[in-house]
Amino acid sequence: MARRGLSRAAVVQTAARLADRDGYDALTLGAVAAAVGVRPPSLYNHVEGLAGLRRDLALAGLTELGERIRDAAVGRSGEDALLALADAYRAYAREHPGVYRALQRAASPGDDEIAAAGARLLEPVFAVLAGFGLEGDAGIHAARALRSALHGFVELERVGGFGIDLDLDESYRFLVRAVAAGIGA
Amino acid sequence: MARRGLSRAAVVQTAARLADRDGYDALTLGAVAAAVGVRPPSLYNHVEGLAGLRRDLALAGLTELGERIRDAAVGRSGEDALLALADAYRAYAREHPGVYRALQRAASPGDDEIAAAGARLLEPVFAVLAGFGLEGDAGIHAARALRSALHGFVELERVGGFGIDLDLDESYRFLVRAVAAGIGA
DNA sequence: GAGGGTAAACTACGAATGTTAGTTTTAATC
DNA sequence: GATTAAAACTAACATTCGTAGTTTACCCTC
Repeated sequence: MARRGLSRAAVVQTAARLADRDGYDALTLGAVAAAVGVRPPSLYNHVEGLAGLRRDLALAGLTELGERIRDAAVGRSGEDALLALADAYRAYAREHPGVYRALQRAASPGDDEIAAAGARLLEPVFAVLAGFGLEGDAGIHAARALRSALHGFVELERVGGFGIDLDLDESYRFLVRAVAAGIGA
Repeated sequence: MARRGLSRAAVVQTAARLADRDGYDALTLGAVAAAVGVRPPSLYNHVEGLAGLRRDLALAGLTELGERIRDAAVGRSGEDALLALADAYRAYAREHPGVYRALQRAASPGDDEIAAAGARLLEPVFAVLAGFGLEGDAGIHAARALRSALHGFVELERVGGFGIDLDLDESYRFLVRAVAAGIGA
């Protein structure tokens, strides 16, 4: 009955907290509604159903991850920049496993906001790679390689895919250094 | 009423077909039951609910992917073996997107069958890396790096994460060559 | 060949979730 | 103070997973 002063941002923020805490798969409208003190149908006044909430979560995550990466890369270059960028990427995924999973969804064709956030995220990456002399198609191939490596590691770490008991920080550094050396050659 | 002569293998095979065709998220007991000509509760005679079906699907996928990788690596070494192994990995993921996603689930602690299938899959990988002089901890770091790179690329390709229109086969070869060069250095 | 046991199917039901429809209440505006 | 729009509500429905209890078909033994 009473207006709760709810907003889309508040709903998405709560959803992010729940997804990070309980897992992306456990993100339900019922759980979000209970967390913000409202009945599930009321959420439809702010987000477009569960699908819309997931999309909004992806956008928020893409934006924040992009800011983190930009901050990490600023003022650095070469392997130094690559390592800082990679650390920022992995740190975000570890802090926000639920949101990280949300932002991995395919960009719906025609969703300009998502596309723009993705493009902004790539800017500092291309800038760092240009420092390696990689531009044009080579820059794109290199960006794809770097993104694949970082995403693959982070994803496998997230699902517990690394069974053997050997320091993961070292493995990550090994991976990033190998990619840095490989794309330079 | 009448016995359909159903078996676990038949149920899992049908589930694999549906998951590859309609997506892993669309895999429901109702859909599988309809495909094999049975009511949903009857599936419980063969698999342990949806969770059990997913686990069985993961095991089947792990086993088949392991065989593909072993076949690809046999008789090769060095970068040649690495490229063949990588191609087999990506080919399987493209042919069986639903099963590939199923086998990505975290290995439940105590599930020896899953653990064994995972270990078998790693054997040829370690063998190839040993050819690079990478053994012990270095071999593990390298295996993690390789797996991260392949999984990351394949996963991003699967969800349509590569937006730019530039040949993906070339990007994949670039990635594998970069990792091969990087872990050798 | 008859009878019993087991496997495998069924119907019926309940719980969780997402969603829509229609209603009511609050708050802002004229 | 009356009107209107936003935002909440209740009620209801569809889908899906899962369980309980029942029935039927096949196989093995006697």
